[in-house]
Amino acid sequence: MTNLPEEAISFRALSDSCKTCSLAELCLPRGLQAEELSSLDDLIKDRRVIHTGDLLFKEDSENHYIYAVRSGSVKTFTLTESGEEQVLGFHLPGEIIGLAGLDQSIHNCSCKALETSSICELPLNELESICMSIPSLHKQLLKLISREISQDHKMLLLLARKNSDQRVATFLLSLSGRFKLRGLSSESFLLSMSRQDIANYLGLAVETVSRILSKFDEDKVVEVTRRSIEIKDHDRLLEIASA
Amino acid sequence: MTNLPEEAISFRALSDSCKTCSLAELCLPRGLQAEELSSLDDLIKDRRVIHTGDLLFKEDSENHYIYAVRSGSVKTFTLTESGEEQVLGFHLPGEIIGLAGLDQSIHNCSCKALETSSICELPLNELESICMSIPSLHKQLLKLISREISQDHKMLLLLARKNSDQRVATFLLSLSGRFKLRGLSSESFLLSMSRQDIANYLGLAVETVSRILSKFDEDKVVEVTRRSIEIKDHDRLLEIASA
DNA sequence: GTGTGTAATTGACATGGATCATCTCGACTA
DNA sequence: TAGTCGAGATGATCCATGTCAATTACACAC
Repeated sequence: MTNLPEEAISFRALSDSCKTCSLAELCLPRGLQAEELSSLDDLIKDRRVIHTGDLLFKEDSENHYIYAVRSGSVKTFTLTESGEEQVLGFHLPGEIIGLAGLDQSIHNCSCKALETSSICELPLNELESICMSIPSLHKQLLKLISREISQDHKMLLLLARKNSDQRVATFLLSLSGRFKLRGLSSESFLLSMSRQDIANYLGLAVETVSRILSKFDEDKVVEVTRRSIEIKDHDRLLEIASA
Repeated sequence: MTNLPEEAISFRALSDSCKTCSLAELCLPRGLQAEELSSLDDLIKDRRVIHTGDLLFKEDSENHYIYAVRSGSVKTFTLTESGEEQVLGFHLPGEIIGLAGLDQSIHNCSCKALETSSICELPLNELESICMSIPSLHKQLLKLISREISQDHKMLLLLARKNSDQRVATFLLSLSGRFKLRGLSSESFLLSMSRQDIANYLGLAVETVSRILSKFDEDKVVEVTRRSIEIKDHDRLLEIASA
């Protein structure tokens, strides 16, 4: 169930708060040694709670932190020339936001809470100095960035080549996989984002998303009740996503 | 014309080869001091010439370098589940490839020459040790990565929200701007990539790209003669791209 | 010069999604 | 219990773009 590498460090060295923080469990610490981790733990002292619709940070504002979703969920987005929102991604517990801004410049997107969420903040200047003393942390950060870019590439592929059925199926599978990683149910979960956000993210009209979810429901592939999702036929969903 | 910041270092400290290398002029050195640059220059000793259709590197292969296009041009791409190509980007002289792989893992895309091209290779392990001694280089790399991610986000926006006219106009303007940055003509240039590649990159059918270029030509916005492009009405093109 | 192959263009037609309009449902309020 | 409001679902229609087919233009070989 948990996905930690065999050389995973012991978490006893961590403070209680960090023990339960999904960031500590799933993200940065992989491959780090226990004593390195405790200095990381010292670093992550700022935690914030934000509510539905609150901005965590705003595009073009100065960037002083890296953020980790502790609980809840957020979306990142930019604005088009005409001021409409373009959703760039959704972030679930254990996922990190702001890696693109590791150079301490300005945020290249905005971030808004989809529900009440708890967020860990890592001050960039301190992170930098810790990286000096913990080379593996530095490499870990690069790996996370690398993964983020790969993720964007998958999204480019989705938008450039997939039809609407494939897009929605891929989206549901992505959520499913990420919940599974966190030890949560991969077959039954709640969507924290509106149909509007999903449609925007997938480059579709809201009506199209709605219709496709209804169709999946009729076809007994996914049971959809408002924002509750239950994947009934995982294999079929995989077929739809790639076929 | 040239776009260097005022604090730009002198290039006299550089070897001849690096002086003429667009990488040295436009990419890494910004913000570096002259003496730091000469150690960077020592690093970039490997240069390769590749010909149309040659692979520079292959997805999933091990990643030992960062690459800079010295002359010519390349495309990066991944394969879909069904084995079709998805073009992720085109890279012109002075542009860097492989930043996503700074963690020395495996390539997350393939890279192929669109014409005979000269490529500088920077060994990652050596780059890493130089970064230790030159903090500003490290920051510069992070900035380049950050820019790459922003670029991907622009592309997501294009694919999710723009119609075919806007996509093609945006594409031409992007090339134009990048040529200008390099001191080349921004209004008159040759396309090194096929219509097929453009269409694939923009998420359109080849026929659509062809028709739109013909329309731009008829409307006297851009003069198109096979692969030669001459922008006649830059402002109009800007309008089309964003309208 | 002539032939051959590939890239690009152009036309005719089909269709997947967008758009517009209306209706339903559930949450919240009073 | 009714009333209001916003999210979501559903139906009817339209159109931008994809698909298929045919033609043209150029590059290269002989």
